[in-house]
Amino acid sequence: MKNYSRQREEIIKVVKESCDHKTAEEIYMIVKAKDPAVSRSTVYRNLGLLVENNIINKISMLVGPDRYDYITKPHNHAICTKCGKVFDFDYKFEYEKIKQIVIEQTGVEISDKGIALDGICDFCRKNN
Amino acid sequence: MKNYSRQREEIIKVVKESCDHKTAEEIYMIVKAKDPAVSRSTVYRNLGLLVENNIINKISMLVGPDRYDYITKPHNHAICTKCGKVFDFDYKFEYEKIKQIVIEQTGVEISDKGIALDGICDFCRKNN
DNA sequence: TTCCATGCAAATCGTTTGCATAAAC
DNA sequence: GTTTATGCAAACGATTTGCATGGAA
Repeated sequence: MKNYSRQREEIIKVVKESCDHKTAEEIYMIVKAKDPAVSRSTVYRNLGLLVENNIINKISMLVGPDRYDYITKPHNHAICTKCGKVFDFDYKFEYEKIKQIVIEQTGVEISDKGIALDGICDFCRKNN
Repeated sequence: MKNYSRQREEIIKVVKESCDHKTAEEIYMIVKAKDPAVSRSTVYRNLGLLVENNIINKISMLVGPDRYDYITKPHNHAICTKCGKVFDFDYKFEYEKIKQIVIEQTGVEISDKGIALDGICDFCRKNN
């Protein structure tokens, strides 16, 4: 991420200000509303860059497109596998202990981006 | 899943017997080796059905295609975001407590399929 | 003999890439 | 002036779908 660009600035702003967890397409539509000339590839390219630079997180979904999340502090996600909504929750996992156990058992050094759990949200449980 | 089919039987067998966590394409290739007439769509259709019926798990990846996992008992995954390998690990999360907290905070009723963590595996840490 | 599952090919979805132009430094 | 980012359109990988046929109950 060497050079500044107006488009990137706006993309960051959209992710930062959205309390839900938007898809690339949603972010594209919002940015496009302000600046009709932006292209989808600019959005995808910048989201990729921002993930690489640990400015935003990418959340991979069991169903549907990936979603993005501005990084403030590590937090956890509860993901509805019906509608795809992502909810934040607070819980103090025994992080250091888990990290230790995982690397011993698997060799994988886990990142501290929080933990994601899948389930069904309130709305989808009721309306289905 | 109403009617039996030879193809589905074989697909289940492949997922069941693979200790790693295969992609749909890998499963397709293995099944195809035994039965050259199977089509890719049959593999995808059956994997979908098997997930719906809680016979196998689908694992969504930060990068690359989804992977599948035969359900024996709940267990956790450590996923390498470089190479895409999925490793199993054992750790007794305080499951009931977490479930309670998540539903209170988010309304999401989480499934008991275990927890997935992202990180970088031993091999990728060394060779990169 | 009525469904359900299959194989095939085409369609779709989400994302990435090549290339010429435009903006940053 | 030299890079780096953009916009566009085409390519791409992974997955889904429509439809005619074959197999299961």
